[in-house]
Amino acid sequence: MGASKSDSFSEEHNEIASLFKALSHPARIAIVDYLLSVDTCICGDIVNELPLAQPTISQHLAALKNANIIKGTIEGTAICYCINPDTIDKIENHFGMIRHKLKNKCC
Amino acid sequence: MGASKSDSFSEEHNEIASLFKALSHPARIAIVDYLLSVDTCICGDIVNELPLAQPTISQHLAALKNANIIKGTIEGTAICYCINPDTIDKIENHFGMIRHKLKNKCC
DNA sequence: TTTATATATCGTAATATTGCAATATAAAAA
DNA sequence: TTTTTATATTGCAATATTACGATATATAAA
Repeated sequence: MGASKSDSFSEEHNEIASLFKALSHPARIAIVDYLLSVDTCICGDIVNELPLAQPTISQHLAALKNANIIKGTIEGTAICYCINPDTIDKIENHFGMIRHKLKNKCC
Repeated sequence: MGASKSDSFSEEHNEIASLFKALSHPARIAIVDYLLSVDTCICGDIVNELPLAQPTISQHLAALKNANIIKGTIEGTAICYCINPDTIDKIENHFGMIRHKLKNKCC
């Protein structure tokens, strides 16, 4: 054993956990933060911005893209990454649900 | 190499990534969901609720407690776990920041 | 005190993640 | 076509996570 027993949990629980997993590394948080800080949807100078090698950044970008947290569009040789607001909405809605359920509770 | 280069990232990025990491497993999402669904802050029958062995649940609870997502108070031999609203706030605020920065953008 | 109940910790096997050098791919520029 | 530039993929070593049986701990009940 050692693998996550995903099959034992609901589709919804697995899906929201995947979203959080995509955001569970400081490099990926830094990438999201960087994408939010540039006004033009500037491409892969994320590599120059972060202290990680190009293949590592590429891996992290793939993880974020795979979770639909960012989108990439091809512009010549470069790729233009930006945040996918729909996925941010999805996560926010989850917390809205939590907040709502918390209202009828104490501790 | 293989370890996460936490030292290379800001305190804030590491902190928010840790919060997401604590929520990055379906069992832990299920635990949070369960704690939200019971009205009394009922203790460790989470073990009966989820398809995982008691030590595994205990480990997941420790991860959530360590991230301050849940709090546990001792009640006799049992321990009463519940959500820590302050940490939910912290995560929500992070998304508030993202939402705010997204407003001045397109893609 | 002895026994039962609830939770935590230890040890360890299976698996997943992280990071990077080397290399591949693919479009743009020369 | 050749070269340059931007990004992705492969392969692999280091490390982290997940899961659980066995065991420890600690309070409650008998």
